[in-house]
Amino acid sequence: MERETRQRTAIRSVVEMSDRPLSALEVLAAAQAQVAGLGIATVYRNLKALAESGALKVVSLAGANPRYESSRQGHHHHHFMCNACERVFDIHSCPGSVLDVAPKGFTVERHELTLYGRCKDCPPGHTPD
Amino acid sequence: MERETRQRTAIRSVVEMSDRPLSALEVLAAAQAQVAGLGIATVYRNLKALAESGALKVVSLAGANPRYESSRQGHHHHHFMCNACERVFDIHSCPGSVLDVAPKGFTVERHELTLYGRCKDCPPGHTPD
DNA sequence: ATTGCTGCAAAAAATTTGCACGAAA
DNA sequence: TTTCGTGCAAATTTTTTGCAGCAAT
Repeated sequence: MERETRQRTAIRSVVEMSDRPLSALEVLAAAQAQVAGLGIATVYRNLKALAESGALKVVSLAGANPRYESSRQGHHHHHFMCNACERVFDIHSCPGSVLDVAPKGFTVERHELTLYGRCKDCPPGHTPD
Repeated sequence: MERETRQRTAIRSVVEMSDRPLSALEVLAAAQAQVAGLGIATVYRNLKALAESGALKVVSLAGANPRYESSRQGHHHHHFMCNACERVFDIHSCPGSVLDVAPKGFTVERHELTLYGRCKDCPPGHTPD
């Protein structure tokens, strides 16, 4: 990752500017506003490279595609996914050590907590299939 | 799901007999011991049908393919995935209500907690890429 | 004998990779 | 000018679906 291309700059800024973790397709859509013709492969390549460089973090979720967020969201936190609009939001609280209770003989290295429900923009109702 | 076929019986029993949630491929491998020539499509079709009938439950995990477990594992619980052998185990404890803390305006319908680390059979060491 | 179920192969969906060309440095 | 990075298309991976034949009832 040596050159500062227009597409890389766009992709990085989209993630940095967002107030919530974005999926690859969300990044593509937003970045295309700055770089017309941007391809999805370039988005994936850069998201991976930026993640490896530490510039951003991969948010893996149970039952959903990964999202990407600025690594400036430094502290430990978890996520909320809306069952209606599929958007993911940060939750800036963590129950903490209570979570690391595993059976004897098991070593816990990290944990992921995902809440599912309705975000503030989506009225309650049935969950789309 | 009206007929009791050999493949359906095998798939159901493999999941019922297991002491931990299994992936589709783990189910395929185990069920092929009983039904040679069993196809992966049949495994997926039956896992889905059995899940819809309530006979088994889908365990979705952050950063891993879904696993399937007997719905007789009735009570609320969470999971542990080994970073070395990729096997998933049940954790029969849940921090509970502490987890349902979401931002104002958000409604939590359920949550998923996944612990990652080393299971009792895998010696500590580097995580395979 | 019906027709649901299965195996196989093709289709989908998400992500990765090969390649020739364009653009940073 | 050099060669990294991009766009496009083809390849992967995981799961789903179409179809003709087989088997459960």
